[in-house]
Parts: sequence; C-alpha cells; structure tokens
Amino acid sequence: MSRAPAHTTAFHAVADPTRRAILELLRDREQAASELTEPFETSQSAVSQHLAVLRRAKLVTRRRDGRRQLYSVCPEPLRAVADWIAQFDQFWDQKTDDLEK
Amino acid sequence: MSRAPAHTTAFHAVADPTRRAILELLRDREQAASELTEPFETSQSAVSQHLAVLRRAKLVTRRRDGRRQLYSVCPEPLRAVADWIAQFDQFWDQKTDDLEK
DNA sequence: TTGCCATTTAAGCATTCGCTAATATATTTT
DNA sequence: AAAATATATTAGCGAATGCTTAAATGGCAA
Repeated sequence: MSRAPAHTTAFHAVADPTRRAILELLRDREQAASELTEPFETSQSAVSQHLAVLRRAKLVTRRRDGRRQLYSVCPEPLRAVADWIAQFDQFWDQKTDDLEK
Repeated sequence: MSRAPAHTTAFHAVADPTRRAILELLRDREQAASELTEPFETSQSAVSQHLAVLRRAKLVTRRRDGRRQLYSVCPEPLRAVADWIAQFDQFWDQKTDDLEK
C-alpha cells in the first residue's frame, strides 16, 4: 500500500482548530471564501491557505460563481479518521461489557 | 468554555502517523516503552517524546513495573474527535437519503 | 480598455515539530 | 557501592506550520 503524504491526510487537516471551524461553517451550507473569512480574526489570505489545505485533503470542493469561489464540505475523507477511531470502540464500551458479565 | 491548548488535544496527537501506530500497538495490550520502540526505525528518545505527547493528550497512561514503564491506551479523548466527525454523518448518508425519497 | 472585486499565490518570518545525540533519573543487579 | 538497564529529559537542528504583507490572477463593470 502506498501512503498518502501526511500533509494531505484528513488527520492532518482537522488537527487545526481554524480548519475545523471552517468545516463546521460549511456544514450548514455552501459558502464563499469571503464569507468564510468573516468569523475569524485572521486575514482573508490565511483562510484561503487553510482552504487550500482542506482542498488537498479533499475535504472541500469549490465551484466558481462569478468572481466568487463557493466552497462546500466533502466529508468523505473523515470516514478514514472515524474508521481508525472505531477500532478503539471496544475500550470505552469495556465498562458496559464488564457490567453485563 | 475554556479551550484546551491545541497541542494537548486528541486532534493534534493523532495527526502524527507514528503516534497513531503507537496507539494501535497499545490497542492489543499494555506494552513497555522499549517494546513500543522496536517496530519503528526511529530512536528510543523519539518514541519517548511521542509517548509524552500522547500522555499530555491523556490518550495513554503508564504504570511502573520495575525499571520499565508499561503504557496502556486510554481512548476516551478520541471520543471528542469521533463526536466532532459525527456532525458530518448526514452528509455521507445523503446519497442513501436521496435514494429513499 | 481601465478599473474594481474576489481570491489565490508568493515571500518572508516566528513558532512549532519530529528528530538525533547527549545527559539525567530511576530501578535492578552484581 | 558500582555497573547495567530502562526510560525521560535537554539542547540543538532542519523542516514544516500558520501567519502577514504584497503581488499576481480571474471575472465583472464602467
């Protein structure tokens, strides 16, 4: 199996709190880059760079609308993270399991 | 709500592939730091530093056994990650939902 | 075309990261 | 006690990260 470069993985992308907040905003609806900038205290450029990271991780897609770029969330790669975490499920269910015995 | 420093969060801890591999090893059983070093090509020191990160994120606990430190996984903080991801569930179920209509 | 708007890209910088090498600490063995 | 073992900690380094400012790009409007 060939490994994806670490910096393109969902694990890496969601490690940053600003990027997580961006994904949360996009959860509600498709949104333009400028709209995504407003909630943050950082520059529009910084947000654009975060969007580029999310795009490399395939967590967002964009489409053009006139001079705006509309971003939408694309959570499929999060499944890899969820699946990875799922392998630890038995652990936090252990208490329940123990009670049942 | 007070925010935990980013570098103590599970999000940050699991962003690194070596740390994920360590957690996977610990999934099977409690393991000493030296055992955890073997599978990797890196130094004992590097692994020890990764274990410190995992410890700060409360993803592992350790107990002493003679001169060894036995580490066990403690996946509870992963729940925060899983819960965060869960808010996107509707999206990848969308296809299914659309079919049902 | 010229200029404006929306966004990206590039350059530079301080900080953080993951690593190695060396040293320190704790425990057991001799 | 001294030596050996197991681990942690420190210092330093190159690379990556997230940011700002400035310049480039693409689309629209006058």
